[in-house]
Amino acid sequence: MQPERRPYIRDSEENRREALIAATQALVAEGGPQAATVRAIAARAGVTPGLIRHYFGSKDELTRAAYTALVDGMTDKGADALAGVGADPGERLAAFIAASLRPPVVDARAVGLWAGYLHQVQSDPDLLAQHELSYLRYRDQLQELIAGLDRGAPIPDEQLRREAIACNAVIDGLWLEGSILSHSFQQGELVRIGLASVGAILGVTLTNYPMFIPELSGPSATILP
Amino acid sequence: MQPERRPYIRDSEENRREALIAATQALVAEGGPQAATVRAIAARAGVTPGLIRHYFGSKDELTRAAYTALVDGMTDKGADALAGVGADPGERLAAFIAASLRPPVVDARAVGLWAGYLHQVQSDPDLLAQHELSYLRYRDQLQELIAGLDRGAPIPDEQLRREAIACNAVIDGLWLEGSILSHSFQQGELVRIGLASVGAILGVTLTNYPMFIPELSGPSATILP
DNA sequence: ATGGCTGTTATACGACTGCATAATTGCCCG
DNA sequence: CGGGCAATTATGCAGTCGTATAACAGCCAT
Repeated sequence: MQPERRPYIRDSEENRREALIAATQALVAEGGPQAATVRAIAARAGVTPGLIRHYFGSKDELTRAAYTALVDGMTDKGADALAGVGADPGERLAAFIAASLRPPVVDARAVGLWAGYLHQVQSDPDLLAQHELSYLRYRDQLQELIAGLDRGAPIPDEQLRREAIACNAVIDGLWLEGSILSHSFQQGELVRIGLASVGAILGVTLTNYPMFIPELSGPSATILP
Repeated sequence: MQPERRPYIRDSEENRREALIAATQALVAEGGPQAATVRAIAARAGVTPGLIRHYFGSKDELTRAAYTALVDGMTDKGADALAGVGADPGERLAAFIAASLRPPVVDARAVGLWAGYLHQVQSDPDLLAQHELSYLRYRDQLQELIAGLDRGAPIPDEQLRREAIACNAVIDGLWLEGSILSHSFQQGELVRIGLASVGAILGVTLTNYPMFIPELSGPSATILP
């Protein structure tokens, strides 16, 4: 009675790559880079370790692909938040901020994933360039929304840049601690503080869009697999 | 010609523990948790791996000690920033913020160290409690400084809490991106933006304390070993 | 000076890591 | 319905991980 060879079904290259990337992200998010071993990744993706080499050549390349997928996904979600809202500049800015300050963006696993990649980002010039691109893209979206506001006098570009940096920082900071210490903040508190702070920095009122206070609905989805 | 046994000198328990903790932090900061192996730690501390077990029982315990030392050190530096300044509330707040937004606090290795520990913090309730304590201590310092400002009408406690959360978030966010993408910001830009933003959130002026704009001095020290 | 305590080093072990290569088998095409 | 290619699995290997234990040696007490 020899141990039987594991049965399997063939799948498309796209599916396999996606499954491996998703498994990698999930493991890094939960246990850090050291938890994302080739064996653990393969097990979660439902395959054997050899496939990683087959589709990505090396674990390192899979890691890079997973990071690329991460930053691309984060960019998309910003645009998604603007899809359903109207044309009022203040409302659009408020929607953008609110989307960044509640689940699934605010999520302990998302921060874990981000932190897990930090060292690789710092040591790999290629990944660092991707990070910078992603950061600037997000900030530029923010700056464009800010520029669209009606604030009487026209705003110089240099001031717009500083405002975007500041607003981005508020959102980042709230996202960070809100994700790690989620129990320390009440429902909707992050969104309310974020809208009030950005409004104060820009000299406008953003808190009169009550539709952005999160409703007490059921558990939300996560952006992570 | 047998390989000779390595010569050594005895040292105090305190020195050895400090050296091992410093080596651990340096390695985590530079290469993440996976770089902090017992052999690498011992090599950097100038001893052999056995000493880790001798002084800390296990690598895990050393890791915890290193994290404790980190958060304790970060708490202290906040108070240090307030040591040299006068009694003017606005000046004290500005000094506190400025100290958090320039080296040695703003430093790629510091962020790396912080991120390297994130997963252990999330999975270890003991470390999570330490993180929360440290975060709240910093935020309470901030809130106290804010409460000390002279802003006409008295401020309700609940509003003070929200203001402290928001100001803390700005500082965190600027610290984060300023450390990772230091080349994207000009000298003193972070401090200037931080002071302006916090001032806007609180409705006061903090940018008229020019002594907090970093002078163009030589390379600064780091908080890391 | 010299025993002896203990701080320190040396060595060994099992588990796990990423990777390379060989062996299989599911499935498309004829 | 069966040949054959490629997707997938299985196996093996050298290196490194953390830890346990034994051997050594620096330094204090006498």
